[in-house]
Amino acid sequence: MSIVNTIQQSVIESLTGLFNQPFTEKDFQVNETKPEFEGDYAVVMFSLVKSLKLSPDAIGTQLGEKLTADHPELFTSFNIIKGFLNLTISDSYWRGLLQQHHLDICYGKKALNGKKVMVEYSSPNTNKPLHLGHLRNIFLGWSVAEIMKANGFEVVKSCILNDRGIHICKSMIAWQLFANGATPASTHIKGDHLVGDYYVRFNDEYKKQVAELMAAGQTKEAAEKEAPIMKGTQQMLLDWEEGKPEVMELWSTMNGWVYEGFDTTYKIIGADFDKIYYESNTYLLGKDIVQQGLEKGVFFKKEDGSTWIDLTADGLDEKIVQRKDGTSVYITQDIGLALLKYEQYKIDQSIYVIGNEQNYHIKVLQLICKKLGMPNAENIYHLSYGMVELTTGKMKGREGTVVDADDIVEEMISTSQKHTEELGKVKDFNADELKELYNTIGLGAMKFYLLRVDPKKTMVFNPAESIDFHGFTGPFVQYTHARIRSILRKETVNGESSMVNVELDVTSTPLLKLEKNVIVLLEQYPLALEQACNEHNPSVVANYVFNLAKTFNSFYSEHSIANAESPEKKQLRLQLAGMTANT
RNA sequence: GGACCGGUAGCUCAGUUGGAUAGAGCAUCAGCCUUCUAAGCUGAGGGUCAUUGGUUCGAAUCCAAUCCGGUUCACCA
Repeated sequence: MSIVNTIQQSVIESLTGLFNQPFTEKDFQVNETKPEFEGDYAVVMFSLVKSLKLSPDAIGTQLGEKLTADHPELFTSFNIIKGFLNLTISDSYWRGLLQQHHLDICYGKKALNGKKVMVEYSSPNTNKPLHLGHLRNIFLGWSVAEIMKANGFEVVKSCILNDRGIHICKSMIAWQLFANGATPASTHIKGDHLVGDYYVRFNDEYKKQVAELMAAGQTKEAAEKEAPIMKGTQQMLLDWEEGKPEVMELWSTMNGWVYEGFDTTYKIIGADFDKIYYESNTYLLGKDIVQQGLEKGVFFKKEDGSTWIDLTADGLDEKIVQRKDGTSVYITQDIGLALLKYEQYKIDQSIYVIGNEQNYHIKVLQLICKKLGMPNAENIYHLSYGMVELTTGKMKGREGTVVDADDIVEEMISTSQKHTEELGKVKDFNADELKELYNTIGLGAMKFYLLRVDPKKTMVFNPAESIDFHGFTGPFVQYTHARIRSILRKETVNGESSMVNVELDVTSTPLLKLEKNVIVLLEQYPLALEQACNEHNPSVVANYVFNLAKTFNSFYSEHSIANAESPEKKQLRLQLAGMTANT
């Protein structure tokens, strides 16, 4: 039972004893006492005033006296300020709680609840490398998946690769025309970047050809249609759809390069997937569904033969689900994939991590699924997130203002290395440990930076600021839930408990203050996880982590300066900083 | 124009089911290094919580209206 629950129960007991009527935890509120007042937790009296017909202070005095009398092991004193009953918790109770958390192997984790969730995230195109926006997507998706896991869900992390279509053909044709057979191996360029370079090359060439045709007297519209490279691209798409061998071979070769590049990036940033869907396999899905929908009367055909759904009754528009030539559109594929996911995994909830520019699209998707009577329609959840903008404005591919994911990752890691080396406190680390340390700090800072903002909000990325490691937070951002547990678990690993060391060492007030702050934060941790799980919002956990880091940091910087450091304390400090002590 | 989302310190953002004098980091200013964490600490300044009205013991938080900003409303994906 958490400390707040314990206090609630005691208050209910005491109130019942005092006033001879039943109470529930909803009749009053227990908050943390603000630091400027004396006490640890505050019971808010106002809500009791009406039913008891007494002044807040009168209730507070009676309640405070009864609580301290009935539970001397829990409450040592109380005071009343403006209707708030502040209670001071005994030191021994704090220590007991810390010990209890410390001994709980499953701290912060819930038992399996038998429910299965799929989280689809990242979902890139295979014609260019990942950028900063993908990183926000990936960190959100991955974190939500891990938070769901900690809350007892079985989680399938999935990804749909948009590996076909006209945009893929663009980089293919540019490669054919200009690459002279260049490969990642021959150029030492990461595969996704190499392919991305030819996508850029396509656009340059296309622009050039359009300009030439316009100079020759064509209208802009005609020039855009007639440009040879565009015609070639369209032909290539047709060839691909027919399965022409040399096109298929080029396609799979180039996609292979991209996948290799993506995998490298995913590995560095710690993203992983349980199931990969390929659009080239799924884009034909949904055709049967269109037929069924027509029979059910959910869809209707227009004179030209295209198939539509009328959503005006739901406040939306008419939406096409199949072209007049019988090919399926984006939304049709998505309906098919939604059903496929359900049939393959029997998932209870399907989470889509997709940017907020697709809010309308997902709304339509869900509505169509519902109208078709699909079993999973209600359980589609769109984890919508805002764009990442730069201080100079929006990221625009054509203007070259896109922040490349690999670049920023590398920059964060090398900055963390630079800072750490300047401080020269890693003499005992071997090469592998150093590498891990720099990665942890650099990536931790970046993850925190991108996750601390409410997902649905547009956020601004300031390179200087993120590299500043957000003040002191950098070294501590690795306090993800898993990390906190492993820190608390050091006992079983090393045979000696860091937290027990603290406890045995406690003689001074600052240490006790640290303990209280840590316990309060640890107490909030499962709640933060649960809230983050319910709202699919990892920023809750990120902010929790931030507070915990701050607590640790302010304490250890203060005391490492003021006091000589014992070997035990050094060990503990290093553990808390997430570093491996080599002593 | 319709739909959805946002507006909190100079900047970037927090702010639990409505609770005490609205917080943090960065930036600014004033202090703190005879080096075992200055990636830091102590302190200060900085706010009409977009505006107005409502709900009540009590509103940044809930409701309504208005203003400003963003996204979206394709036989693109």
